[in-house]
Amino acid sequence: MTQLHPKATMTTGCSVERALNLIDGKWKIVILHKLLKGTLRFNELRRQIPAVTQRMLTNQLRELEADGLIIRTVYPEVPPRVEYSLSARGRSLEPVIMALKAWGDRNLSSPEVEAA
Amino acid sequence: MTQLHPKATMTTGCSVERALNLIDGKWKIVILHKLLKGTLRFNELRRQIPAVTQRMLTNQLRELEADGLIIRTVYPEVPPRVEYSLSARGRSLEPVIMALKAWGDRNLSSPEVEAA
DNA sequence: CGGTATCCACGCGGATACTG
DNA sequence: CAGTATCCGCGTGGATACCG
Repeated sequence: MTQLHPKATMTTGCSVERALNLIDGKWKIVILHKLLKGTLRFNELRRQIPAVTQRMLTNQLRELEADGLIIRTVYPEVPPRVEYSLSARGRSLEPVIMALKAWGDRNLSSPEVEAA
Repeated sequence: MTQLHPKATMTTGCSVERALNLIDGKWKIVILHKLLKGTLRFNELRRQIPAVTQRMLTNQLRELEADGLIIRTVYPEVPPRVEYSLSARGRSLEPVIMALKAWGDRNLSSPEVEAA
C-alpha cells in the first residue's frame, strides 16, 4: 500500500465546498467527463487524457472509486481487463460537467474576451 | 515580487480541461459562489470562508482577476476599501456553480441551504 | 483595512523501474 | 494490460510578522 489518496471525503464548509472536495484533484472532472460517454478501460482513459501520467490516473481513479463516483470492474482474464464506469452518483454530476464544458466551449474556444 | 500565481491561463487539452485551469485552486469556485450574491470586501470574503487564510485568499483573488473572472476595485479612502465583484465572464460561470451547489445539496445532504 | 514578505513543511505529481 | 514501488523536485499553502 502506497497510502495515496488520504482524503476520500471531507465534511467542512458549505455544500459548494464539500462538493468540491469530491471533484478536486487535477483530473477528476476530466475523467468523469470521458466516462460520461461510456465505460472505458484503463489505457483507453490514458489515451483520451494524454497529459495525465499513469500514477496520477490510478490515484484519481482510486479516489473517485472511494467516493462512490465511479465503478471499477476487474475481469479475471489472462490479459488483465479493468473497466471504469460511472456510478449513479457519478452520473448525477453530468449537469455540472456539461455546464462546465458548455462554458469552456463558449469562453475559451473564441480567443476574444471581455464581451461585457 | 512574490511571484505567486504563475498560471493565469493555459491552453492544453479539451475545453473541459482548459475550463478547469481557470477554476482550479482550492478556493476559486467558493469565492465566485460568494460573489454571485453581490460585491464583497476583502474581509467580508474572509468571514464568509473561514477556512481560507489571508494569503490564499489574496492569491486566489489575484488569479481570478488575472483570468478576468472578477473585478477588483480600490477606493482610495483613509481606511482602505477594496471591493470584489464578478465580471461578465465570471458571472457566466453561474450555471456551473449553481449546478455544483445543487449537486452538493442533493448528494451531500447539507444541513443548511442558502437562498440562490 | 487590506494587503506583502518571509520562512518552512508537506504532499502533489512527474520520471523511472518493476510486476502479476 | 493495468497497475505498484521508489525517488525526489517543486509548488501549495499554513503561520507569522510587518506595512501603507
